[in-house]
Amino acid sequence: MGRLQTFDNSVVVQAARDLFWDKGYEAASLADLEAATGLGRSSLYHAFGSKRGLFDAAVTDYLDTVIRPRLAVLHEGTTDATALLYYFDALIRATASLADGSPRMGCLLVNCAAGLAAHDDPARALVEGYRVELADALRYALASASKSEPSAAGAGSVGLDERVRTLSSLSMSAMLVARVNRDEAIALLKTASSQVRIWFPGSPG
Amino acid sequence: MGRLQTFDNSVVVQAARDLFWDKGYEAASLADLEAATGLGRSSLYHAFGSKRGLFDAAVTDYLDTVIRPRLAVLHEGTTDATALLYYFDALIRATASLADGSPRMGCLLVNCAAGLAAHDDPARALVEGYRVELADALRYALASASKSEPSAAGAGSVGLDERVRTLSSLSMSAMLVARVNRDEAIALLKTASSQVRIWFPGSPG
DNA sequence: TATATAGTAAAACGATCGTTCCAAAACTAG
DNA sequence: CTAGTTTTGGAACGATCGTTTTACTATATA
Repeated sequence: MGRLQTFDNSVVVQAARDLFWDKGYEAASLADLEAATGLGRSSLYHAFGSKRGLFDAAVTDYLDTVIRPRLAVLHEGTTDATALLYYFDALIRATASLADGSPRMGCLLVNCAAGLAAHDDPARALVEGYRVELADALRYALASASKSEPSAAGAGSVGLDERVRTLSSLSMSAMLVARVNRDEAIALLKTASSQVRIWFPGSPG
Repeated sequence: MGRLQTFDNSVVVQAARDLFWDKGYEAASLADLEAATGLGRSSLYHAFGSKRGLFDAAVTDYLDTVIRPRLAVLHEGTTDATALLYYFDALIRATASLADGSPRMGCLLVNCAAGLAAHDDPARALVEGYRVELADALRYALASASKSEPSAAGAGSVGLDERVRTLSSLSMSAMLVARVNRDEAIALLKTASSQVRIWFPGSPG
């Protein structure tokens, strides 16, 4: 063994993650990454192999520390719409409380969908995986809430898959719009919330 | 007077537009633009001043030849939901009929929202303008359809603004998802269509 | 303490970026 | 046909890109 690393990997990855989140993969230069992490490129390349390697680590961290904790509440086994309402409320509060020029506006992977994923297959798979994970979590929570309110599935009303798509859509477009008009992003999330309350009128709040 | 331009400006702009549409502003290089338009960079700079100038011309063309013709059907004064259904059907057919690697997948401005618009104020204004134009057109068509079906505005149902946001959201996220999963993008648009039919059960089709 | 090993700093690399410049070619107007 | 003006081809510019190399420092092991 020789000299030991003087920095904490996860701290560096999170600094890089916020930079990618803010500027996107291509626009975040090595010089930017050096400044954001406080490391020289020697250290970055030694630890992560390439810019793409660092980006992959950043995305993994993003999923583990940002996305999945959010989606976890949808899997808590409530039999009403509480979980759904809680999910959108958390998203609203997160969006509303962010400083105006915060790097953490919107969603790292939504930004990827329009950028990298256009011509990079691994990135496309990443984004599609995220989309499926979001849809599955919403579907689970919607199905759970429907059990206690079977009337909601009656004729003339919208089906489960379409509810999933409506809420997925509102979530994703809110993340997209957040970079351009924060108030409208919040309004989109509130629309999701009130749609849930209309589908499940017996729900609290 | 001296030598005359040998190329048609609008043909060149549309070639550039498709390239920007496909790869985004930053990833489309001058070399790419030369190849796509068939012009040397002298001619491009002489005619458009800069890469950004060419991009602005491309966006203007995009709005005039792609977006506004689509939105126009929403302003045709029907008193039922026909216009809305026609709008989403056209979007579905356009998305479904595109070749697999077509450069015209998704929406040029939706891609901008996640890329350029993050830190470029003029681009942000462009994207926000597009969003407002889409929302206004949907609002007009929804209000028109509601006149012949006032029951749709009854208590316990979703309000006009929330309907606008739901349909805007499905449109935008379909354009976003189109670059990653075309079938799901179509499913999102079909969800919009069937949501319209549920809100306005008296509509044809 | 000597040695092997691993981390760090800084410079340099070739490639590519958007832009500019210059001169030759092409055409209109007189 | 000439003079004058504009377009075009192509080389060159400086800046910046991600990556690699080189040399040096620090430290765990023996």
